[in-house]
Amino acid sequence: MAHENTVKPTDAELDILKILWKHGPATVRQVHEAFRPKRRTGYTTTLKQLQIMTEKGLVKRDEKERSHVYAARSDEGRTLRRVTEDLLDRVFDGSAQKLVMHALSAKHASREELAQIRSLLDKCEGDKNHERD
Amino acid sequence: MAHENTVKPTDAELDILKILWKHGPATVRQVHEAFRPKRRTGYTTTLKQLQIMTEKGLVKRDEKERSHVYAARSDEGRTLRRVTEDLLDRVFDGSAQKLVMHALSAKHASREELAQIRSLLDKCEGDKNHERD
DNA sequence: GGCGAAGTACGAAATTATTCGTTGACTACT
DNA sequence: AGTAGTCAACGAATAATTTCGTACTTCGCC
Repeated sequence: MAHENTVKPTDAELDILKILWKHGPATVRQVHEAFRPKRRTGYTTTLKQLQIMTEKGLVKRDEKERSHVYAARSDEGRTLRRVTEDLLDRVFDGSAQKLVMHALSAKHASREELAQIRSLLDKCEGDKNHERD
Repeated sequence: MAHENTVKPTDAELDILKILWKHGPATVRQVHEAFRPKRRTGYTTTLKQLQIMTEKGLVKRDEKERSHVYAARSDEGRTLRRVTEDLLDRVFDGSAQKLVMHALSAKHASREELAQIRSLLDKCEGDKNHERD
């Protein structure tokens, strides 16, 4: 059930997804340990969170072992894109330029990052050139 | 009271702030009318929202007239920067490059926008050149 | 077989955000 | 003075999210 592709993860859910993306499939305990530094919540909180996320279709659960193993079900790239898209629409009236502007003013990127962003732009323009009709 | 500079506005609050930034100081009725298209909530909802925002320090209230006039208290640029910064830290580990990447993939910018982003980058590099020590 | 450690399930409290109903005050017009 | 309209205040219902306590199960070990 539940359409993992249309659900927008909450803050806590996103934290967990990030752990799963980085770490790969993990038990509740492993996720919870990875949480330690950031949150100081109890074990059952993490468990419950993962159970809810399973219902929502955000993660899938392997119950073969006694300690269930959870894995992100949503693709990282697509999910982050959706989160970004949400901010874009909700805050910046859909203008990528405004968002980029504020992103750069919020965190001053290094020279290397700026260069990488430039090549992203090159790639975008390249794509545009293919859009001839 | 309340430190308007550290409070992160909620979704509904941001909607209202956007109206106030665009429109300038406004009465509850005016804000509510501006809302119409987007939300179909009652008048008192908007009123309550503005009252809460006053407590939080997000807006200030002029009570001289019977119809109180509300104005954004937080600077638009700074607030949007903070919202962006939050996403940046919470989701993209502080990497502006990642955010820009996903922003561009979420919404394909027009050629003009891409050009404008380029000149933003130029400006950033220019600033970097001033950072010599 | 009994015990403790580690696990899941589940309900419910606590928190936060959003929405609305009602009341009482002031205004304008008759 | 009476009435209809507009408004602020306030408390409370609703909803969504996050957190935790408790009960029951399973495993390994003595």
